[in-house]
Amino acid sequence: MTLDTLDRRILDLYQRDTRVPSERIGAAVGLSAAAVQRRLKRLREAGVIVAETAQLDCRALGLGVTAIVHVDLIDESARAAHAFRDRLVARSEVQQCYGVAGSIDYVLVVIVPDLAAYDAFCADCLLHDANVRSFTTHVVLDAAKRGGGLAVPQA
Amino acid sequence: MTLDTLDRRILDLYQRDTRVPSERIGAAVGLSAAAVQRRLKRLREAGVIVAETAQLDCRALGLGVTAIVHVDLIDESARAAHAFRDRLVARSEVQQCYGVAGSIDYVLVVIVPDLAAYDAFCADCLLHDANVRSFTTHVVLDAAKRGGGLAVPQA
DNA sequence: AATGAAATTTATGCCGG
DNA sequence: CCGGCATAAATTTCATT
Repeated sequence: MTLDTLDRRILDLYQRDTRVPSERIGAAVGLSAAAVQRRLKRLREAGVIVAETAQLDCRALGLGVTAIVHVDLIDESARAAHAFRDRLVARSEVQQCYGVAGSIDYVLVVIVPDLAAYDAFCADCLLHDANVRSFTTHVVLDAAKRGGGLAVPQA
Repeated sequence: MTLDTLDRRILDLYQRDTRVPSERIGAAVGLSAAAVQRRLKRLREAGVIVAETAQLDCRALGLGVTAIVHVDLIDESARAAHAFRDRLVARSEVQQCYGVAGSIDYVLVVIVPDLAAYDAFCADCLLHDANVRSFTTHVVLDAAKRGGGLAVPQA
């Protein structure tokens, strides 16, 4: 799918706040509300818009601990790595999961109520896994930016 | 602010897809559509719902490179760390920024069109900064989960 | 504090250009 | 592919319990 400049400008506005009316977006980009909606629909169907979600305040929900976890695997073959990944992605505590190049194999963002829950998560998913060589935990002290929008290239 | 079981169940549904009608949420939790909306409004005003955003497909936008960057600072004092953090958070390439405990000081998720843009970002924000002792880049090969919802505790 | 209905706003579908 | 209008749906407000 090809995105024109209008699509990009719409996305740039829309991604930050999905509640802004199409009419306002249209006014900003020089299009009618109907045209904006047509494009948003197309962008959803094409998978450019992956999801429309709400970002919640972890603290208010009693999710007091965020940890960034580095995992080093023993067997890094595709089969073994995918098995590991699929198990982690299925866990609700794992908010993000990235397979990376370099000295480590996976980076996770884990969000849990407290350290006891984090401990339980590690026991379940990491300590218990024969393919995990080692892992390192970095407890987040200051979540300065949790899910900023993307820098939509206007080119 | 205090969240009851109904609030938590509403949030659990709503955070994954903000486009599901309040009537359907109400049917799921045993409330009228109006009651669901009143609660959502309260949750927004209280800051429990931080933002309502769209998740976009990086590839489709031409954002082909995601990197996880570890930064080690020289001066970790609050003043110096905040200065560093504030500068980074203001950059649109920095999608996430966490101050962490442990052997490193900050973890960033940086999303850019290509490696040239990543190089430019590093030059601007990291190499150029006298307070950055060192940094390590982990290029993401497989973004298995980019922004999963939270595991809303139903307690 | 929730419900139901009315009023407003927002989104969707269709048609002519 | 756009704009405008008609229709439908969703959200907000208000009165009531």
